[in-house]
Amino acid sequence: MSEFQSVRGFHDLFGEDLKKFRHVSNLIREKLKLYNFEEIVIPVLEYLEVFQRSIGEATDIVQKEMFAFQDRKGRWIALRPEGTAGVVRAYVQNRLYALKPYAKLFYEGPMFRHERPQAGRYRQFHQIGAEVFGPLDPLVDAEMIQLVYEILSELNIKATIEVNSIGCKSCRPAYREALSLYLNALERRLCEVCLDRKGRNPLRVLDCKVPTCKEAVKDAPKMLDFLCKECGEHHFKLKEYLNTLSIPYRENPNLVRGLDYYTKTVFEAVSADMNITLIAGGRYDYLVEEMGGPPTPAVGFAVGLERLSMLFKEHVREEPLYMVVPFGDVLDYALFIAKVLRSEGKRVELSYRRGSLKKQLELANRLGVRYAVLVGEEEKAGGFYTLKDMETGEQLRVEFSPSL
RNA sequence: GAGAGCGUAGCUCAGCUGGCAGAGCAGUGGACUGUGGAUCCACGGGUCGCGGGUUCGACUCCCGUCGCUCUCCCCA
Repeated sequence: MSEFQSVRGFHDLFGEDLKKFRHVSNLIREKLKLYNFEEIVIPVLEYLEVFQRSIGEATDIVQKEMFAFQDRKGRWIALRPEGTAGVVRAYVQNRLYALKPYAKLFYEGPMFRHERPQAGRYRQFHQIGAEVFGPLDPLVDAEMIQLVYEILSELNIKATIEVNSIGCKSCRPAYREALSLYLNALERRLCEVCLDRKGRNPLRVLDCKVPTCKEAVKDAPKMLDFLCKECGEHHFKLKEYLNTLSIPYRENPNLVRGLDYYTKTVFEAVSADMNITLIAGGRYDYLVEEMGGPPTPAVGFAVGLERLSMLFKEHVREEPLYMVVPFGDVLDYALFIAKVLRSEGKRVELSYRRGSLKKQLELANRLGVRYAVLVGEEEKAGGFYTLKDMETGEQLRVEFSPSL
């Protein structure tokens, strides 16, 4: 073991893993551009209040998972545990609502949560997130879910999309009340954590994984039965749109998110192979206003890049690699050939090893070279190079104009 | 926050009820200075995670510690 080690939960990303990561990231970014999202780059650090206000003081993320510390003037700063809070802060601070009738933004970058690392979970991990500010139309919710669906299909990752509505300011209180009553009645059957959650945020009891809780909650009142007219219609139309788009989804009345800002639509894409959420999001119609902006409904989602990369099993194809193999006193000519090939847009490695052609071809093989460009005395004298296809073994004499 | 497993060569791992530290792959060199991918030969490489204890003797047993992995919780 080396003397110095990266911080627990913080990993180096390179090689094949990185190739996959970039592939996944690029695919999502391209997809977002097709839907006309514009990128926003926001800081990794925010004042702690930004997260406390938006994510919610009582949430696990804020209570125990943040990397927070004081700066030299004693102000509390935190590494962002998610992206929405910062985007909303930026949206309000820069008055982006004044630029266009609505805004579609996406971000990408590292997030930090002080959790116990495990498969697909790191203390520094990466998300791409998308947010739409302005429209209240369920069409937008549907499009967000469509995006999620297309991302997963194109990466060939099997997942179930779950959808629910958790209501709004006018209908959720009544439901909360009803749920509390119900939970109080069966207190003894709940796990310890849920007994605690029951008072603070009874909705979270619904997605507790403890079997007895699951059982206890089976006949609990459903939010869907309490939705006000507006929320009910919103939810109904969303499902209609999803059907129109032929997007398979599962309605999960117990789907609740761990962040406080959600309203109406919430959704999650859960891996079919592992018990982890890959992409999650929902509507948050009050958050912009709570952060000091004008009343602005919004929807968003976030993609866990490591999680998707981990489940992405296909081989990432690369540009074929050329290696210029000089042998004999021809280094000047080899440099020249490499320059020519690169000017043609090819990915070129100039062999850094001297020695027999045999040795060099061995090296080329080890480096995964697709085409060896053989350059010897003959080639130099004749003004050509010999192109060897390392897969088929075929060789080709290539002349080129000496105009360069 | 709760629980389990694992730390031996660059990598994957073997090493029994304590007794000289091992293999495969990778690396380097070589009959071969114009032809590679599983031909052959040789070579290098180790604080057995770290600290303590038991013992004549510890990679092996015990305690502690650090790290990694995994499960639950939570979450992307």
